[in-house]
Amino acid sequence: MSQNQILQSLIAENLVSDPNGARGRLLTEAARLFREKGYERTTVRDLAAAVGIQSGSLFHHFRTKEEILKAVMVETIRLNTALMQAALEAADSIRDKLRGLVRAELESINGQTGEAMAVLVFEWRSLSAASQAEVLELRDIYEALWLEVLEALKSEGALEADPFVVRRMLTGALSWTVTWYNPGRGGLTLDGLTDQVMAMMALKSG
Amino acid sequence: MSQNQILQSLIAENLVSDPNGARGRLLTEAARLFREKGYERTTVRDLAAAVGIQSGSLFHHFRTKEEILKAVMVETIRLNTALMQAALEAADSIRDKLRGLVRAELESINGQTGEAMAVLVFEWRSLSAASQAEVLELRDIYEALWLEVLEALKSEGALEADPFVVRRMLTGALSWTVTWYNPGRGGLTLDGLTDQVMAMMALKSG
Amino acid sequence: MSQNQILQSLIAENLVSDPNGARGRLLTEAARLFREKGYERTTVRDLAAAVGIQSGSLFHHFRTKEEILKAVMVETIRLNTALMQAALEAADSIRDKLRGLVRAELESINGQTGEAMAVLVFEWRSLSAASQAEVLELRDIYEALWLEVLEALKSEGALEADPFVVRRMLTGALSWTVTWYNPGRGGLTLDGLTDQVMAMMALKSG
Amino acid sequence: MSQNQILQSLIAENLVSDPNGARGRLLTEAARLFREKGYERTTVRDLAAAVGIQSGSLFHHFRTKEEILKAVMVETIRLNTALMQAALEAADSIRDKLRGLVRAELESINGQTGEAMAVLVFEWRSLSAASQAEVLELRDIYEALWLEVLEALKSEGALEADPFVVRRMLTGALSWTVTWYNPGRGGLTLDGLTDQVMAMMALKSG
DNA sequence: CATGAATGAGCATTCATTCAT
DNA sequence: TATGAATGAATGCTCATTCAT
Repeated sequence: MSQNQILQSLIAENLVSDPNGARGRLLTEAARLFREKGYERTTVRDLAAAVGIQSGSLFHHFRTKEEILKAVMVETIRLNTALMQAALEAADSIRDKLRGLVRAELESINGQTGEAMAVLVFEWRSLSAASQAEVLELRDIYEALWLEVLEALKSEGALEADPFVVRRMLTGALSWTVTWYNPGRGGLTLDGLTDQVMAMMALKSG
Repeated sequence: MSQNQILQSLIAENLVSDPNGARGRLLTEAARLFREKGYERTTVRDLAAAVGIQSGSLFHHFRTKEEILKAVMVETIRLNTALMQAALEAADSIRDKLRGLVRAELESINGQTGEAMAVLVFEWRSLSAASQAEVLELRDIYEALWLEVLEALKSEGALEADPFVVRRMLTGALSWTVTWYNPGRGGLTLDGLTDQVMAMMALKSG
Repeated sequence: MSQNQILQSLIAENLVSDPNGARGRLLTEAARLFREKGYERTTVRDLAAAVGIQSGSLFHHFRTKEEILKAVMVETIRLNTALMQAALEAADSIRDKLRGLVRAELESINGQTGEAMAVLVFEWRSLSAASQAEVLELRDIYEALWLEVLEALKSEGALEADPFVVRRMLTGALSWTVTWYNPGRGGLTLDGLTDQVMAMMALKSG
Repeated sequence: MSQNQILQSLIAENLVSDPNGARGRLLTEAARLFREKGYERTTVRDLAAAVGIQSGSLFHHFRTKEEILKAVMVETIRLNTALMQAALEAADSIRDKLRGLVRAELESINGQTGEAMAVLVFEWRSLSAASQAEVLELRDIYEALWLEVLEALKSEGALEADPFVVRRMLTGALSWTVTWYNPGRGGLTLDGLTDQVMAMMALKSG
């Protein structure tokens, strides 16, 4: 299944919003603004203006501003979990599965959903405790995919460090690329960056 | 020189505030609150209450709330730069120098200055452009220490990946420990965590 | 055209606010309060209370408190310029034109717009430099009406002193009436006061 | 008696402060600042800085900020009353007495005490009701000098208008010179300006 | 007398949210 | 659904005044 097919099926199941619909466009703009200015510094007027409506009208789509933040996070995790699962299915060896996960996470961070992923990291504290719990449940599914692969790798003897620790190191390292990696400029492609990560871990896919 | 001696000499040079003085105590509490609630959600009334003064009195020490954020960042970088330089001087081999830097950064992130380090990462956008420029100058000095060591390591053939990319990966990975590593609980000590990082890079100090 | 017709046409052209509308009522109350207590001592809460809304709601009509001050001044000058032009058109001789101007200015100072005129004089320094420049442009039009008449009077030989100086003396003398003249009490009507001014200048209209 | 002799005798009687003493210098600076920025916009820190002390130290000289405003006004009226009396004594004819008063008031407004005189007019509302009453008593003495002369002039037939009204017109006209008259620039001297005022009233001193 | 840190009430302004139209 | 005026609590900041040193 292509990335687009995955997106379409999630839309069909009503798990993520159609990016062309009113709700989807708002979430896209919200991710952009939350990342650019931060959740607190983004006003509902900013959000409304970004999609060409009045601020009062926002509240027909979302009950509160925080609900918008939660929706950005939830839909992003849902989409990326599905993309990761597809990446795993497409790979044969364990090393290739790890490479697939790294590649998919780098793409989620630096591609279309990059802004939403950055929001997930940097605006976490702006989410109420109740919403955090909801989002964490979804995150657990996502994280389980990583741990399975890393544990298999350790069993194979290809990984020396603790899988749990490695995953957390990778989370930090990969998230951080958003602050410096620019897919447009410079010679480094996403595949090249993936190679660097594997090399750093002495895990060249060969 | 011990860590405490380094701190004392920075205080003497007026480069960081005495943690026992009024200003220093405010910065400590500010770092804690900014990390806990975020800069925007922390009010000047919160800050004042945390050190037992009235909100108006804050403005005898700092002209604006943002100046407090800047001071938290500036003093933290100054202190950690000095600690890194000491760690480098204490190490002999290049591998040990890298280990020293990793160890020092993990300590800065998970020890006394941990809250301030987290603020440096997570509240960066709340700093005005002018203040960002000032802080970036100090960051450059700090980062240069890392790049020198990583480049030396690459010359030695002990490092395959690009030093610049590796430093950025490490920045993300080490910063992220603040979200999951707990020096008190669990069996993992800071030295153990340092070992894990070195192992992940296939760089055991031996 | 009656005074009321002039006002109506300015409202229609959107040059002054309808005194019965929300904005107009606020400006009327603002003029009263600014004159009574001064601009600085008048809080936005005072202004809001005077028209029966909450202080936050003020900022739907005006972006800043200063914008209210500017609007009071601008609308007053616009109205009085129009009234002066009408007074000039209604008079035949040059002496009668001067009498018309004096009468109109006394009326603007001691009548309906009296409070706003006093604000124009006494709160001038509270206006930002940028707003002052805007208001001064309008004032120039207004002042040109006076100078034309005074210069014509000098050409006729009916005025000995310098028109420019005379206008400034009159500005001060007439503005000052607001501090002592009370149209209700005492026998002095506005026409009587106008006579006194003309008499003082040895310019009886006969 | 020269102007300076009058000042010296007032200082000796403790009715005005020595301009070279600490209190006198503060009042001079206060008059300047109050006129420049307005009473409300002038902070006690501004006042203290202007005379090179700390803001807390001001309160050893004056109990409140308002007391400074009152002192500026009171001392100015005292001085100018004395100067007016001297001007009256020096003149022979009633016309010359009026000329003396006009000349003296123009000098008070545009000379050394100009700033304080402007404060008297433009900051009146910032004075508490209690202080206003005190200052008004002094003003009455001052105003009585004018009314005597104007009434004598009317008895002589040299003045047609009501003395009370004329005095008020003159108050406004002369006060207003502070906004436009510049003794340094332009050809108009204070004597020339006095002539203009007398001419405007058809009261040339001859 | 002078200092300067501290006070605490007050200020203009912001902003998520509501609701009559 | 959409509007936009209104709300009202909250915010960062100011400033005259106090007082221990």
